[in-house]
Amino acid sequence: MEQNRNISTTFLKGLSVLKAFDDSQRHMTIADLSRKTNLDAATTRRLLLTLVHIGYVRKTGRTFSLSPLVLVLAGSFLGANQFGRLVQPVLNRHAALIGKAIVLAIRDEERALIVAQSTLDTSNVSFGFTVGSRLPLFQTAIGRMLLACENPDVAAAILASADVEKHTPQTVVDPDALRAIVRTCANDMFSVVHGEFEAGVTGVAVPLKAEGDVKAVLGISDTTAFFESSDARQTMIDDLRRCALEMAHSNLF
Amino acid sequence: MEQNRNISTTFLKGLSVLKAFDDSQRHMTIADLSRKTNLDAATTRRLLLTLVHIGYVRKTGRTFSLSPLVLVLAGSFLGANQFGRLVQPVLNRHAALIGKAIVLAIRDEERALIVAQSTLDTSNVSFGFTVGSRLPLFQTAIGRMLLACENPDVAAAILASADVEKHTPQTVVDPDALRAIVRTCANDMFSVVHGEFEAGVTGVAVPLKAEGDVKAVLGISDTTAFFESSDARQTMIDDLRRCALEMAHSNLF
DNA sequence: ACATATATCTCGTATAACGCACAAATTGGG
DNA sequence: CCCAATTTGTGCGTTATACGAGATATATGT
Repeated sequence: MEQNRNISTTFLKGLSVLKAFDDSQRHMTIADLSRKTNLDAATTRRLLLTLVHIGYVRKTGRTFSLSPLVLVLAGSFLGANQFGRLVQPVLNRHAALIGKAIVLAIRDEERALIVAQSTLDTSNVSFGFTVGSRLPLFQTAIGRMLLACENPDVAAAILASADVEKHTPQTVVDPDALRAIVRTCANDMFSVVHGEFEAGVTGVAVPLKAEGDVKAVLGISDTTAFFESSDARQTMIDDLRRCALEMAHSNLF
Repeated sequence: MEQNRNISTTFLKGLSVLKAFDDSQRHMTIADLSRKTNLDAATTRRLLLTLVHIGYVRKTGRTFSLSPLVLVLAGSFLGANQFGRLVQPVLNRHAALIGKAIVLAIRDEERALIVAQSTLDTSNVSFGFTVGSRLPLFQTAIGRMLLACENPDVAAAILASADVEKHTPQTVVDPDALRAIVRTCANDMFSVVHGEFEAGVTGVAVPLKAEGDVKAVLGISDTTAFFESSDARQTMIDDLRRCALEMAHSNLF
């Protein structure tokens, strides 16, 4: 086993256990996690107990679940970057201007992860997507925009490995067609998807000009009816782009 | 070194490196982190490179900083628990009722970490504290309430080890006095602090009935003038308690 | 009740993490 | 510009530690 001496395999395994917790199941047994991480049960157990020991994971009976304490890891990032001061207000202000909830998402493996969201009582409460939601990459506007932001080869690899689920009758499942769509998104620098994830719901997304390696996008959704006129669509895209531009100055991403 | 065979020291060290990033410095060198974690520079370097390898940390030149990707760890928790559906709306609704921004905080070592916040355009934007902010435990209402929620011995240990900073002329620094105050908070099940962290600002906090081991509190702040009348104060406390009660049903904490 | 799956524990072994020590590189002050 | 001081990278021998197999105990389910 040729192994890079500069990388700690045990640490990697531990983090993979921590990341194995996701929305699919809140409570998992050692056996569950062992399967999910492809680690020996004994190893999984040791790493889990370690996580319990520092409080990131809690053990209730024979199942393990994430403790709210994991939020401190994110808190370090949010606090250090003054997320609440640099990102949230911008999101809120632009959301107020266009009267729609705006979400900020990054890619986590094969999902789009919403990491921030404008919160205004004015906007009729969004479409059930909130911070922490993991949306599919292929059937949503933000997902496709995220794909379009990646290196073509990376995007291709993801597209090749992932299984495309047919959420609605309109869902595009043909890999070639999807590839073409993503290419178009990359060219247009925006993405519009009509009811391929939830029927009757349209999403719009634009990329965030990123300095770093982590790509991020902004998105909104509303009924497909709302986006019918290409004028409305263009207005939304322009607004999102202004928001993105403003946010880029804080270059956190 | 007698070591628990069920706990992975390497994993612990790795996590301590990840947690060593906080708001004090965004960018840190190997030497910085090595000092902060009391680990050998070589070890620190290996663990850092591991973190870079999976993208949680980015290396720019000779300094390391957190990547937005760490948000996925929190995302797992938020998503799995439907935080956005169960917590945020409750927070927002009650904030609208009382016309003040409400924050939700947990304890992270010797700080109070704000993990959620109501966001309403109506409430004049809070006092600069946002999600990710780490406030001191001893000089803030939420901090003292968090201390009061802990086992007395835990609280005592924290109080003994921490250095109490005199932020304002009114800051209580005497350990005995602080101990007494925390005891009172524990009895009253609420905490009010007048201008001990920022002059002229008063904070109010109540505990969240927690099933689990992680304690959480709700808090609001406004000018000291606003809380002058004990009527106003009591109203706020009652409102916060209702919010806490409602939130307890989701028993995430 | 049995059969299957899961969890826990012990322990010998291999190896991966460790930290020293040296070299190379970078920094900062005069 | 140079020199001292600090920091970073690398090699390597040592040892502690993570590992997984196997045995036991516990739980689950039919």
